[in-house]
Amino acid sequence: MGGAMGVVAVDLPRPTNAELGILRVLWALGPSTVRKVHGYLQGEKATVGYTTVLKFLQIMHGKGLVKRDESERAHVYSTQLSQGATQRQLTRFLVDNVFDGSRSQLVMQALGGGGRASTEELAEIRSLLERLEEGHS
Amino acid sequence: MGGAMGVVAVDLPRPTNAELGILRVLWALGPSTVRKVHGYLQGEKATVGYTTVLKFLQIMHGKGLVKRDESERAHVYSTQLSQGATQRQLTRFLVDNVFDGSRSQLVMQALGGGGRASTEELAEIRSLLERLEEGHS
DNA sequence: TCAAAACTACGAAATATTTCGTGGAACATG
DNA sequence: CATGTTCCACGAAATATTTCGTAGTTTTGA
Repeated sequence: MGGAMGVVAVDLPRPTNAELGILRVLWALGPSTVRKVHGYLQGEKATVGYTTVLKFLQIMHGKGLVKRDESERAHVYSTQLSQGATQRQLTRFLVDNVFDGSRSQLVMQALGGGGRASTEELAEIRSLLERLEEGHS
Repeated sequence: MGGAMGVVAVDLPRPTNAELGILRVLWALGPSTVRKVHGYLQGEKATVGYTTVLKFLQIMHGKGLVKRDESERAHVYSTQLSQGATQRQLTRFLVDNVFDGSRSQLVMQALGGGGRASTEELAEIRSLLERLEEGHS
């Protein structure tokens, strides 16, 4: 069987773990060849084969997660969605499915949760908060 | 092949989509029998078979995601991790893998992102922010 | 009492994910 | 030009996910 439905409502299919790993590199490097992506991954912790990265990029291209420029022999891949768009999508997913739809719960988790917020971050957040509050008088 | 490594660094294995769907119900209802969980799911959008829910709970029990009380014929399942703990875990995952490790980016996304924040939420957030700022003077 | 209903355990099928290895074409260069 | 290097396309294997159906065992209730 293995239907397409799903117990959790999901609008856009979330990128998988490995796909996120590739997207991260593409966001960091911008449009890149397979070799570039592979090289970047080497510098980190993961040990992944060249063809593994190639295959992922091909699959992701098939899924529409990345575009590619085939004008040169070494194809150049780039993300279809910006990092911001993906952040929006996944933040929404988290809010909807783990925080009972409460945005502020997520914010409070991110603000207070375990991690100590730096003074600069607090200032940054406050200024954003002020700005948001303005449109709410 | 299909190793356990992974291109993305993941400490705890994230619950899958369907698993999240079950956990949500368990968080909402508290300790429940399979039938309770199944019934709750019916009331929503999903159409899932009884044995599907049963199987999930069994698998999740095997993975240690849920505990179960077998003292009665109808086993009673409950989450191993609280909703809060899961929120913490997944928020961290999101921050680490999609927000370049920036907590405040996530907060700003959640605050400003597309969604209109209600006045009450803003007030709630502000008060939390104040409290956090106190410990930072 | 004895069939219908409720439960659990298993097995298994359809996909999806993750990872490479091979093979063949294109290219660089000694 | 011979040959090693670089690239892409495929195929395929090992798992993981998602969904049920069947079987066999209690319980319930007319």
